[in-house]
Amino acid sequence: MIRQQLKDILQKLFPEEKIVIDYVPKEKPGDYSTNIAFRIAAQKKMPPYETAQEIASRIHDPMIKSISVHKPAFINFTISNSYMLEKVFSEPEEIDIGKGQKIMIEFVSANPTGPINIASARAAAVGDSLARLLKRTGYNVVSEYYVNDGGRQSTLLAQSVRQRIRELNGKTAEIPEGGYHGDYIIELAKEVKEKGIEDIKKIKKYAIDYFIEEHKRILQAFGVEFNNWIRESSIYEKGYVDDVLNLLQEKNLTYVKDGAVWIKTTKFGDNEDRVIITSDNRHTYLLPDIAYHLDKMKRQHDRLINIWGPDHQAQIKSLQCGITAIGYPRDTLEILIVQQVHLQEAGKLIKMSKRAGVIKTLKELLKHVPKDVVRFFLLMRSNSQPLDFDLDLALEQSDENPVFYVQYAHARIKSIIKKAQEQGIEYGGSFAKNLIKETEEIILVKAILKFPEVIEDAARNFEPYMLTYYLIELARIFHSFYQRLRVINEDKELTHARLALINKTAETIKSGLGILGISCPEKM
RNA sequence: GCGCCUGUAGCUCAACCGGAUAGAGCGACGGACUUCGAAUCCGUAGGCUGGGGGUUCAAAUCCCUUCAGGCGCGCCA
Repeated sequence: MIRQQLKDILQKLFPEEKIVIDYVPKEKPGDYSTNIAFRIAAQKKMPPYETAQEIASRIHDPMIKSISVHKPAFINFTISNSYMLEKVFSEPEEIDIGKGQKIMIEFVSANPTGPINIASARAAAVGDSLARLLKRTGYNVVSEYYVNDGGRQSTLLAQSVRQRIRELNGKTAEIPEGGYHGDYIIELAKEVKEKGIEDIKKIKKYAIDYFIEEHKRILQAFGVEFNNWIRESSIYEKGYVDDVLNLLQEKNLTYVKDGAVWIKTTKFGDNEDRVIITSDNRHTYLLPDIAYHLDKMKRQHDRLINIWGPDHQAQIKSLQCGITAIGYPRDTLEILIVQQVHLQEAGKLIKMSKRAGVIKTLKELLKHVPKDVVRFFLLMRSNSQPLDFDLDLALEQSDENPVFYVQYAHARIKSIIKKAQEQGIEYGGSFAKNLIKETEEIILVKAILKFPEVIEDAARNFEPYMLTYYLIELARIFHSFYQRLRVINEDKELTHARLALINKTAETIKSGLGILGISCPEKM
């Protein structure tokens, strides 16, 4: 990466300093810039501009065509075209920021009590892309889905199903307080009734298995597959819940109050202590959750990432304090909050509520909108940003839809290459790189070279949307190039060079879309 | 009351650890297909970055304050 190379050069001059390399704003001379002169000038109480000039005069490298100093004290680097061309046509470089670290990313983990909703779909898109992104940047990635099959929710589910069976038998259904009302429960009840299952425990097991299978199927259709599906019950079976409890007691980190057992999370920075065993002797979610993370850590992961919805925000601290309490470093676990999704149709918001039974599920959405479009749309915002999913725009198969815009650029390139081949134009192998010198060509070259840098930024920030934005930009640059310059032209050598350039563009788009989990058709 | 997120062009959003004249898309207006895919491109208009203070050579970005919206805050998960 050019950015990294510049960084290294400056780092040698200023070993103590943190080097920052920025892109130069449009219309400004140069490609990259650094603010190092500001810092040095401030430290040595020297005039900034002169300091910048002095520093600039000390930098020499073959890849740098020229260095200029601007206004307060920016140092701008212009990279030589020949260097960029050499670079852009060489093998794509490996990016290794993970250094083989084993990282687990847990996401979706929707309760097996109903279909996957659109909020979870966003988590699925983000988590899956993040997994691909981290793999690409040198991490050893494991993806995991945690199935909450313990707890009270699953009992309520079983009871709700049983009531629906009563209803099917001509009696009135009395859905329990906090139970599940959705129509999907009726479908499930029909199945359970047909199988003649009556025992409540068996209904529960059947219902949970039913939803797990359902989730697996629908996520697969969405292009998301997990390495592991871990059930809460398996954590109990391994005895980890008891282990955690014992460990906490040994460390004197629990106490009894009002008949309940509390964990002293305040010792680790929580706002208040938390209950882990209720006065009627049930575990709260926190205890098995800590145990589950103990399990994750026992499996030798260097880092853990969880992707949660905003409604779980309050639990972050408790869980982090909890795993600190059992002796793991605090920064082992990072929890990313992915904000909610609002479904929009004809400018109107559609409210989602599981309880009321009017859910917009991923399954329903995929019936109307292609997988690629759904994924792309869900990856267009930073995690912390709430997202409006515009159904009308998503259904639009034309100019407004950014997915097609990007895919179209790729298809267009493939079409040109095909055309060239039909005309018997050979390309591949060596060619005169220096024929590429038009403004639009160079802009395209720079955009392609930026790709690994974007990958790095996206991976470091855990933000796949950065890549989404980049791909739109790259497509735009290509379309613009296409409009101005002909790839297939009278000049055989130039045609050869341009074919190689657009082919590189297509490879980059394909690679980027691949990380987003979006297909990249050759024709559309 | 407390915690987290958000407030940028008419709309939806960018702006990487604080950097240069705050950028795109949509919408509006005006142009470009005898030629490699017009699902495209080019141009014009549109901004006191919610308000007010502060820190800094430099603030949309950091701090304080205020206003507005969203989501949480259980011996539920």
